Amino acid sequence: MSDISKQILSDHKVSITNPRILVLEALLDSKNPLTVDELQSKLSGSVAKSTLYRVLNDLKKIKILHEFTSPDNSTVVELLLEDHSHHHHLFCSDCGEIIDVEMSGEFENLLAKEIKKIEKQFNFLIQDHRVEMFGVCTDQCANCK
Amino acid sequence: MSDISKQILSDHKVSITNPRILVLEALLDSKNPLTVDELQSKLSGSVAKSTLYRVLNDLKKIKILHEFTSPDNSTVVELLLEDHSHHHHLFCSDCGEIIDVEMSGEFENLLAKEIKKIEKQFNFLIQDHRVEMFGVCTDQCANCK
DNA sequence: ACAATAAATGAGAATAAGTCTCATTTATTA
DNA sequence: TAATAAATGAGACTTATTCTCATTTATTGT
Repeated sequence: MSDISKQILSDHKVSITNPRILVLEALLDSKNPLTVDELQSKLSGSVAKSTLYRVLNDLKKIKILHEFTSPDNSTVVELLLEDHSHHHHLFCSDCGEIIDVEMSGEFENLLAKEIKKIEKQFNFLIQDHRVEMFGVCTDQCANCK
Repeated sequence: MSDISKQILSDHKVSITNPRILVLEALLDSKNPLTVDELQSKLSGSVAKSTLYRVLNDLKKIKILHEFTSPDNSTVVELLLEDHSHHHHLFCSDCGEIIDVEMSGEFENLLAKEIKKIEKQFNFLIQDHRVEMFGVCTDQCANCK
């Protein structure tokens, strides 16, 4: 009960198991998104490979995990919790770091308008969007080790 | 000489070979981005798998091919020619279609400003960006077969 | 708290996208 | 047109992800 991970699982009506708790803890422990490799390292063998992928799929099903692909084709995952608001991503091609970025309300509003136009133009219902930015962090970058 | 594909290759100083011509023709033939699978089908065995991937890498090296990953994790490629201006992508989760979308100048300007702020905030040099939109096309969608 | 039942797990086999190797073919150039 | 370097095809190899199945664990109703 004391545990956030357990709470998350019970909130979403999925059974509370050790692998799920361990994966959630590893994800909760990291401020920024993680590649599956990084996640596997953090878990250091405590969860079988097949189980790790199954748990990630479980978390996707209950809509609290977002999965995407980095520019170097690694699979990246990040938890989407209530307190984690709408954001976008910044990728460093030097150190591989992936950083969560919030854009201004002004920007999101204009994008929303733009999306309405596009919906009409292409007869689409647009449900989600994503802005990705690519570059390199400078020497002083706080995110580089 | 009559061929656009040959012209593209010679413009970029890479040798003119049959597989390269065939791959370029298949890409030129399609208005929207193609998955590697779709591309392979279009080529219907005329180019070996290993050669196809090599040619795609060649085209990436001379910066006329853009590669990205669709929401269902397929690898998608599209030619980036001079007449093909800066654009973004719209993904249909029903039919899998990927559509090129141009956003307004107003939007791109605001995004550029936003990006300058982010560069300062994170000590980054941002070289590129991408907007992806996800949704479903309606019955009348001209892009659905 | 406990037994019955359903669900989840681990280990490793299977699959598939992409890369690599190497002998042969093709393009370039002088 | 011959010599040389580059590109190709075929299939072996690698590696991320999924699948299978026997075993373990969580849930639930009593």
